Amino acid sequence: MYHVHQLEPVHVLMPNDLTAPVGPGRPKDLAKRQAILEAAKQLFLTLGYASTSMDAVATAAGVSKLTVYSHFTDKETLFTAAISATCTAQLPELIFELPDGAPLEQVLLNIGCGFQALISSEQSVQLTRLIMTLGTQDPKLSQIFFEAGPLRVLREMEALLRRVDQRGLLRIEHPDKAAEHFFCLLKGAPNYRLLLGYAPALDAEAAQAHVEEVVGMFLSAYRP
Amino acid sequence: MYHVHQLEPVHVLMPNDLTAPVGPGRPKDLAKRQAILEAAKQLFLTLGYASTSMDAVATAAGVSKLTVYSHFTDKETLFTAAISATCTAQLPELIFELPDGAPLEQVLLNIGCGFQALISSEQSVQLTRLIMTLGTQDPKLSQIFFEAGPLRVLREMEALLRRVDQRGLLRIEHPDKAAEHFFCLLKGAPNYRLLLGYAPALDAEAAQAHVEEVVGMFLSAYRP
DNA sequence: GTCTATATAGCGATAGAC
DNA sequence: GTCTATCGCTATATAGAC
Repeated sequence: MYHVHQLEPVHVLMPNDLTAPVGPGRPKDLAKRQAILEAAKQLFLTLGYASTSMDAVATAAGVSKLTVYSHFTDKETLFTAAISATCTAQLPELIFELPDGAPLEQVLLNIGCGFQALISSEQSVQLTRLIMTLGTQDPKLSQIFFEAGPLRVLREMEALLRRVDQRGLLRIEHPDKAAEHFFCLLKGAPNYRLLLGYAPALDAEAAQAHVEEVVGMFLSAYRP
Repeated sequence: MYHVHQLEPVHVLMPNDLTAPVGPGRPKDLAKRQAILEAAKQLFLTLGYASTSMDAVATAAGVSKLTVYSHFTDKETLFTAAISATCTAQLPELIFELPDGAPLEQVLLNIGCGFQALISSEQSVQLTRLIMTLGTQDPKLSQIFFEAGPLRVLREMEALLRRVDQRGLLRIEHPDKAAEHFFCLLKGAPNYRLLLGYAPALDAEAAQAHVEEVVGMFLSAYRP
């Protein structure tokens, strides 16, 4: 069990989000702020940090460069805001419910397929790559990303596996570790190759087979 | 000893390696070439492609910038040479033997510990991050990296697991998939967090526990 | 607050001397 | 072959008009 909850991660970033028309004078144009943020999200994700110029962001957003600087102090601030917004928007809509009648295998297959689709998406891949390269330079980014995405999924799965254990469906001693194993297997070699750029994403058929195989192995390993 | 002979990826890169004092006129200074390559390897790995300037490489290598250009045509060529050299130097010294008397669990633990140490090394992490960011722009890099490192390890493990199955120690229907699962579990959440920059590498004790847990789960899943 | 035009700096690549 | 000095380009950030 690990926590990296130091330093109130959320409050630090709020001023750069869409919620704050603060400060003296006329309130700024929120629509333009939104447009800038959208453009920044797309460009940073596709081109990376260094290759994305403030000019390009301004042009894509349909505003002038100075307007960008007016809303966001500098390039780094804009980048952090864009990444943060992308992370919080990455709401994984996975179902972690365990109905009384539903067979466990089917529940795991559903979760597996949804997760597989999520991590195979272009946006997810790009975001992961970006965090991996820049997380070292700015640990706050890693924290924001991990706690907004992977950590929440892990926690929900952990809770589900605990219920599974309590009902005696499987024998799971450490639900946190088991949850990690499950998603780790789902990512697996295909996702590794995808992130590396060595192979494209699995097609629908292969993805389905992969999920079934992983669920099978997971059940084998934790069968009572 | 391994080879990466598909699509002659090697010959393309040889002129940039240390082996070629070719061409007319006085042979170039190989010591300087080596120094440049060493400096490039270190700087590219730590700073990334964009943030590493040719000036910095020249300074670090103790030569002038034009000497760098003399040995390597341009920045991209130098980068490819540096990454390629790093990949081939990443010799994983893992033992994939299966002595008659040795208990299977011990063999897997040995492989697991070696692999765990390899992927936790600073150089390995940096190299992986770099390939993930630039592999999309230059698929050759991904190919060089993957076939020089991960693929070779996978193949050896696959062969070992096939022997394990033949001896009846485990029931492994698809050794290739099983090998992927094994290393995937070994990497696991800790390595994912390490790559993201969210958490430091496991200490010796935790790493050992992690490997033992993974080996245990692997044996549970494939026990006949 | 927003725009056009510009100052300033850093980097990749090259010309010419030794 | 190697070095010093420089060109050309791009991008961040800012000054002044509306």
